[in-house]
Amino acid sequence: METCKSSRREREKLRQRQDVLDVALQLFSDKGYPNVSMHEIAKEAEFAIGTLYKFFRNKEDLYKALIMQLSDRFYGAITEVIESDAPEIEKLRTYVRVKGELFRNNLAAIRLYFEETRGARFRVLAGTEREIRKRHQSVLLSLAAIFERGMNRKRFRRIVDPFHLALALDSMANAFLFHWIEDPQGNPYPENPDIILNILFKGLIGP
Amino acid sequence: METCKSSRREREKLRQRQDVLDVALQLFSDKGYPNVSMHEIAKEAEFAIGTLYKFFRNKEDLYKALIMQLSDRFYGAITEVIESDAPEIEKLRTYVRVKGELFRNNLAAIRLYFEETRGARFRVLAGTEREIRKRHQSVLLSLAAIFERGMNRKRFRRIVDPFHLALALDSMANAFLFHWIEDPQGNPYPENPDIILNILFKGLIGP
Amino acid sequence: METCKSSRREREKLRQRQDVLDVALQLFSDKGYPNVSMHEIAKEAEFAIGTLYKFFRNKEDLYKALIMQLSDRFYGAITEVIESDAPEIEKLRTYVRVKGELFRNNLAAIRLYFEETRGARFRVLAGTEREIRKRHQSVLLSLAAIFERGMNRKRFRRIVDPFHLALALDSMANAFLFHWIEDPQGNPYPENPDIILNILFKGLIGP
Amino acid sequence: METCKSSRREREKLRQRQDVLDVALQLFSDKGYPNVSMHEIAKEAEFAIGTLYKFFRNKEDLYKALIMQLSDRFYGAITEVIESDAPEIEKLRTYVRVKGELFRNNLAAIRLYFEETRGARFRVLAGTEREIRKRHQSVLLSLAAIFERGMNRKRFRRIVDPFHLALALDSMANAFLFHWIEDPQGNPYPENPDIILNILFKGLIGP
DNA sequence: CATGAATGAGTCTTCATTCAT
DNA sequence: GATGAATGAAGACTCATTCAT
Repeated sequence: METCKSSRREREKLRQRQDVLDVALQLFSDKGYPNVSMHEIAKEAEFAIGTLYKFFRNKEDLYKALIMQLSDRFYGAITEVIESDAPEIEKLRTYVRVKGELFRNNLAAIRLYFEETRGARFRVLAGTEREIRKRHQSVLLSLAAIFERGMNRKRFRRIVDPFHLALALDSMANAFLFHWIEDPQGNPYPENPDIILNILFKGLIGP
Repeated sequence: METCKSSRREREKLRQRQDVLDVALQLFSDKGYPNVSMHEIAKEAEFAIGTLYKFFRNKEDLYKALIMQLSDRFYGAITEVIESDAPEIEKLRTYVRVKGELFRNNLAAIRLYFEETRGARFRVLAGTEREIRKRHQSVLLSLAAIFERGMNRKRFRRIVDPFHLALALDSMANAFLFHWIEDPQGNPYPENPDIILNILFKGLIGP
Repeated sequence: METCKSSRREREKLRQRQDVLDVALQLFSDKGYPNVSMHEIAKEAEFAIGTLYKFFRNKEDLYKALIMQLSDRFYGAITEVIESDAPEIEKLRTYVRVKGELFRNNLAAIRLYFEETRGARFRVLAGTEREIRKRHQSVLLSLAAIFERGMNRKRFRRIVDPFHLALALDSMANAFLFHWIEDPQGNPYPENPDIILNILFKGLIGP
Repeated sequence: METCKSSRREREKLRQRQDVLDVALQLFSDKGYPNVSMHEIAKEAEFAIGTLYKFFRNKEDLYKALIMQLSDRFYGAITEVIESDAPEIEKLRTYVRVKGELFRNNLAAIRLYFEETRGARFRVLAGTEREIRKRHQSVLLSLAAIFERGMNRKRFRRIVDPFHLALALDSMANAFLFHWIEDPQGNPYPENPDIILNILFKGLIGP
């Protein structure tokens, strides 16, 4: 009974913490980290300001927790794809498709996440930033390994450095997705991952 | 004489304004927009705080002016390349090379610029943002036109939508350059633009 | 049986209340009243925060109770000495000795007590302060009476107003003790009460 | 002219700073350091809150500056007396009289000062506290030297350790003055310094 | 009856902006 | 026209206290 009670409490607390994170995600994504006050988050999440500080030591902490949670989610989904034992081409196709789905289903999160990843959020993310870069690097290396294996198995022509291919694939996927966000009609990416892969797979010049 | 005097005044004033912008660029890039105070800019630029407000209506205004000036510089250089009448392949190669040079020679500006362009500095840039996106879109369209013409002239195989190729080229250039910033040894891009073009030009699969 | 049970409860409750006071004394003395939170006291005393508010209406109340308890203890010990029927000189000597022992054995309490008595802890002690001053005054009057009686019995020369002597003795004892706290080597007071009495008893000038 | 202007500015600023210190002294003395907000000081001194932070880096800084200023004033006046070349007895008499005048003319300051000196103001005064104790110790040593010299010159009987006499004199003066503050009628000290000296000078027992 | 999660008033502090000199 | 002292709104965070469980 004790356990049950404490467990319910625990679950309840986690749920509330998540509520705060959800609200914070939306606000940070809409208005930017410095333009959102703790009071605003508290009000929107329907908690007293003091309660926020039960969940997170300070504003920065809340932000870091949010970013790391998003990173966990994205990195987890991507890693799952990459580590499957599908054939190389299939893996790449799935990678692009899953990435597209992540974008479509987590728009606010994506905006915030890339603001953090690309545009240096200064002083806010010491520590977290390193971890995120490490994960991104690890994804790139995994992609490079896929290309490498594909080359070894004569599935791909060994034309370019595999790591460069990884970098190219990743950046193209991002760019197509950002473009799709701005102009969903003009860019059918998330529906059709092959658009991106075609660019990589078929050479432009001859034969 | 009046004109001459006022003109000298005018020039003087513009020079001072530019001094402020230069200082602001460095500070914003180093510490991030919200972490730089108007006092800090004034002190670093050796102006009285009040004088800053003669040049710019407020902090946001100064920021927008800075971003637009950077955009002018980059957009100008890129446009020049694109609108030359060199052969298509040469144009693309020059585009990639010039972009690389812009990165190498304007690191602070680039960091700030991309923080703004990608990681949306929210609410800060209403208005300016639209103009910048328009310019970016225009560059993409020009690139697409180059691909299109190249296809018409049978220089390129008509495999992918030209606009998608433009998007791909642009994003790959950015990604390689960012990667080069983080790890200058591991990525020879700005020295050798062909790395990027190769990915696009030679197909991976196929004879 | 009811009485017995309720009495046990009562005793238990008093013991717990005392536990809280003991913890509070240590914390207040170590860190100062405003730097100790009710949560800290509760945690240290191993009670729920709500339970504290069963014992004391609020933080100020707890503080007042603590100060009054210390006052009771000190005042009680001092009064006992003063009201004994020893000879005057012996009484004064015992007074000084007992005061020294109180200091030595209740350092934390003494620090807190004097912070309150001398350096007025403003607004915190309305009401309590009056009572404490009354007690202090009463001790001074008793000491004065001892001097007075000593004079009547020709044990002391009637040179100075007895109340002034009381004031002098009390303040000297305090000063020597505070000095001893700061520099236990340089001041042998608590070991040797006569140091203080000598100053009072033997004149510097003459006969 | 430049110099004149800047000097006037300088003087003006110092006067304003002093205004703030005066207001702060009164408020801190009346209500205690933690019970006075920066807003309250600002309002009372008729400055905007931001202006306070031009004069003092933070609340603690303002407090330290205040305490040190008081210390300077008191310590200066006392030192002047002690270092004069009057006869020993005269010096001691002047010391007691000047101390009395300081109390009478600086009641608020005295309350605050002793709150700081005696009742440990925790964490607020790191650094400043050491300096103040040093000064107090130096005064005691000077007084002890006066007693010592008086003994050498056979003005005083060598009955007690001179430093102990210094401690005694200082503490008695404080005690009489505090008593006078509480009950100005019952204690004529500041009018008649000899009351205190008599206790020290004429032995109670003897001749 | 004990508990401790939740509350929110109140604190210190920063900094964009103004305006008298 | 330049200056920089003065302003005060707004934000992060603490902690005494309450009350539903």
